Amino acid sequence: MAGRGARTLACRVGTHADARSVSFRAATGTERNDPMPYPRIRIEDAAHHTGEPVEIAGWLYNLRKSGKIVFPLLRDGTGIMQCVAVKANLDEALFETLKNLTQESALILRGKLRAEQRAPGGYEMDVEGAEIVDRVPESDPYPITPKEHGPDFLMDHRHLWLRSKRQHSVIRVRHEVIKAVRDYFDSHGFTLVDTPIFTPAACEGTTTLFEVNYFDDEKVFLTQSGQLYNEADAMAFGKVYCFGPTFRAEKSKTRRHLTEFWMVEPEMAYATLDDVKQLAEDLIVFVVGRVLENRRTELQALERDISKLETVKAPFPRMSYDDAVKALQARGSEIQWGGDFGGPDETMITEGLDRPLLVDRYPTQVKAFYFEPDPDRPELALGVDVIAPEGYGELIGGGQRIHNLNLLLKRLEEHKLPPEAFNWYIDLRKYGSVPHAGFGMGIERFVAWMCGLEHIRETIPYPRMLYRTRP
RNA sequence: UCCUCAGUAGCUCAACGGUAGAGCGCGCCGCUGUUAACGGCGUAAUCGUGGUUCGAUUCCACGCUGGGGAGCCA
Repeated sequence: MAGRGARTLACRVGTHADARSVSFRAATGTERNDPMPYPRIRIEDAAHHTGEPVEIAGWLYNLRKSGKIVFPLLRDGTGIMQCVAVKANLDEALFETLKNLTQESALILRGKLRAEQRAPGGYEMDVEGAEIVDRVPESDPYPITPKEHGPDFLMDHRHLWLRSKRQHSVIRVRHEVIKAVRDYFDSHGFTLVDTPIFTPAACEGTTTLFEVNYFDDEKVFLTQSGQLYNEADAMAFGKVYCFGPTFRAEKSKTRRHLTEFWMVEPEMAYATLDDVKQLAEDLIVFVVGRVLENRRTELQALERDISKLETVKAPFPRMSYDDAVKALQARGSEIQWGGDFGGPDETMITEGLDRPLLVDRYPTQVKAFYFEPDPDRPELALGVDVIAPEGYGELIGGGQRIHNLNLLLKRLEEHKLPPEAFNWYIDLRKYGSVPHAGFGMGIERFVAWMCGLEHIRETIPYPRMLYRTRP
């Protein structure tokens, strides 16, 4: 066990030059005294090392062979490198070892890099040496073959599926989206103030919550939104955001739902609905731009139609709820004024659009208790939804919050919410209350839209859904 | 919770109520430029419980497991 752990560690630290000889010994189990003729590189940096002898540590993605020449495809987490091993140039034992490698075996290959048009990534390594770190046995081969598999099988093997090119690309896009979101807020005067995951009561009353035993007698719930805390934090810091996991115990069973997902929620003091609309548009344009700038390779691997993202520029079209209902009815929807949009409605309303749509001023009855009413038409809430094009649905939901004490108390009563549970929230309306606004953006839906995925389950490393909590 | 579709080899799929097939994987062999390489040979299977029938992978009922959708939402 100790030896195995050491090996793993050695591979991880192997990119540091000083750790080279240590990692080499650890990886091979043999002593070597020669200096380091093959510095280790990452495949994504191959272009900077053409003509140089290098070493790549990774896993066997696939192996093609033809008699006295074999093509191991080596995967290192940053890309895939086609390598070439020619029998005449290698000692026989090594050639035989390479020829009989099994899929996903861990190995280190050494040789010279060369630009090569025939190779998938544009570069190729002429193999001069190899170290097998861990060979997968034929008796228990790697289950995910380069052919087709069904969703159930793949989800059962999610821990291995992440190694495949497609999943790898999706997760890297996810990383880019998250980083871009954080960069945006960090550079626009927002302070990160995270909100609790264990919460004493429902934030919004209606939605189903996951209940957790909290020591002996107390029940707590997993958060479904950080918003109420965000409002307190905005009064302390001006502009804040929280970013964390969110839990919904709804038995939703669609391609747009997870029971555990990640949400970013900004909140601003001294802000109105218009400020939030502006912020939402700015944020989306920025994040899409970052993905296009830094993750083009991944989008191409996913066969995403990039032109559909390149049109995402300000300004976004805007529409009132009133007009949206009329437009939907004109297109044949069953929707009545006063109802919320269904999935098909969201798709229909954005049809023909090349960027997201902002719909604002919804009927109060379909929105949560904390929405500020429109001063001109009190039956409307100052809320806004941002709906993605191409049928990806609601990306953002938010709006302006009630800042008047008496109105808030009235709404709590109307929604049959116990005021004592909201004492701290009510305090915010007593001590320097100001107009404030914010929204929540679902990261997975955003990533699904970026990647052009059918189902949201591929956008999170380990999805939690109605019928799936493993692996 | 409701509607709908599907469960056959390790994987992806075939098979009129009448002898369960193929591709991939895996094993052996061949091949010095392969691109989910290719060619040859071999390996391995009907979700569960009842029912209809001379005979059920096929038809029926229930159960289990999953896919898609509705409601709700991000």
